Amino acid sequence: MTVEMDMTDRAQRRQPLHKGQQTRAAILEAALGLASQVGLEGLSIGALAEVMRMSKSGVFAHFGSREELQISVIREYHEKFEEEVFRPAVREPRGLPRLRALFERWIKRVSVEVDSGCIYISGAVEFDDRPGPVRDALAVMVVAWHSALERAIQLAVKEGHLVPNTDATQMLFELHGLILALHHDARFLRLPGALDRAHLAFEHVLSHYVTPEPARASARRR
Amino acid sequence: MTVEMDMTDRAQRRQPLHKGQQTRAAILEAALGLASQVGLEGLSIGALAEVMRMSKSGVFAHFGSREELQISVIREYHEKFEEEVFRPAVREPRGLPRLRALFERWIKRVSVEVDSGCIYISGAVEFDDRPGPVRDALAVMVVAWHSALERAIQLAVKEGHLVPNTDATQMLFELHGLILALHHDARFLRLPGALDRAHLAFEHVLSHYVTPEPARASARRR
DNA sequence: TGCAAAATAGAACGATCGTTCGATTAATCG
DNA sequence: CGATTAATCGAACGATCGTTCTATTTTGCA
Repeated sequence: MTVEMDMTDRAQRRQPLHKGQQTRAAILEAALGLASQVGLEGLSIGALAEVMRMSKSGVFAHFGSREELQISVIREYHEKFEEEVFRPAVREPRGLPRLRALFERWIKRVSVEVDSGCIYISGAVEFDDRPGPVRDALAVMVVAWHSALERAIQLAVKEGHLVPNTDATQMLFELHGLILALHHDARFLRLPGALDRAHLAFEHVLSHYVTPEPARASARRR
Repeated sequence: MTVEMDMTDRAQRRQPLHKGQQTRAAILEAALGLASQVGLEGLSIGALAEVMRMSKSGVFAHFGSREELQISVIREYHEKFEEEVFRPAVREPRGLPRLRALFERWIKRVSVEVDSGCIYISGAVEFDDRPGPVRDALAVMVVAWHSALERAIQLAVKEGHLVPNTDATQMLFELHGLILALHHDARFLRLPGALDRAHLAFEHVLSHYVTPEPARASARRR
């Protein structure tokens, strides 16, 4: 089987680049899809091996423990999330446009994507009463994403797009709630209008914080 | 919000009222607390038997299957939820006061109560990709609760407390989101300020829909 | 090409799961 | 009280779980 590994991978990991690395990546991909359906707790090595058409021990050897597998899945999801929602949105001009892009992509990711089932959301519920390394890893990723959003909000304040006394944490709380409600209505209740409701709710939240058009002209440019 | 049991229960099962009924209730109580921690999927008969200091088969006999146990737990939670948040709030005068009471109690229930861990929320995540009778039972309870809230909103419109063109479903979506965000921040991230944020967010959502004070005087009283 | 190392397979382990069954204890009622 | 029925137990089942071990195959490099 012809296998061209990409340059970046070859560069960051030192020499070895043994074949295992790429089957590990394939396993992780499958694990991500599987965890999206049955949750991180429902993810089993046996089922994963069956999907990969490998032996349990073959899969197991790549991670050393189930916990490590779960944590690897979380990290994998984080990278995908970063690449698909954060990085494209951050190319938008800072302020309101970037904030809009951020949430537009977040909304899409949570509701419509095929492989969806947000691990941040399901994981938060699964591990809210279960201390340990998995919960810790999950929490780290979630607060990293939240602080990225908070920074985007603060940037929009600095740009004069949002009122100066905006409480970024509070605004994030309200926007996050809308994502969770979307996830609930679209994925659990399967309500068809959920996506539109999320968009409308986003505008409602925004209207609490945006500076009125006349005032925005006189806002200081950084 | 319907599903009144109690009388009906005693009526449909003929006379017996044997002792089993009350240990069954005790088991259900324990199961509810256990499921609040580990989720409906994490709930196991073995663990439940250990808590009850009974044999597995002794516990099992009361339900006949794990699925039936899970469904019973859902119904039990529903009754408790109805009794602790819905019924007291519905004694408030209809309109804004009742709506406030409804959410005040909901917020408390989700964040601070000792045995908490809302089964509606965790269950929705656990079963969003898992069809079957458990998911169905859960969905029935959730939409029952949501429509009760929606009716309360519509009543507030009729009372003139909310603007006539209020989209009750949309407003519920936004209020529900705030509950979910509270659950996330308080239970998973353990953020101390989450409760205050929820209250503030509630006021923000409300401000989109309340009729301004001067206009309210001329609103028709039913 | 040949050899060392890495990757995978296969079998087995103890544990726990839901469930079944027959025996035994406890509760109900005539 | 005695008889009947309900409630509970204890053991066992097959399945699946994560994990460990030892072969065996596959790969990468000299």
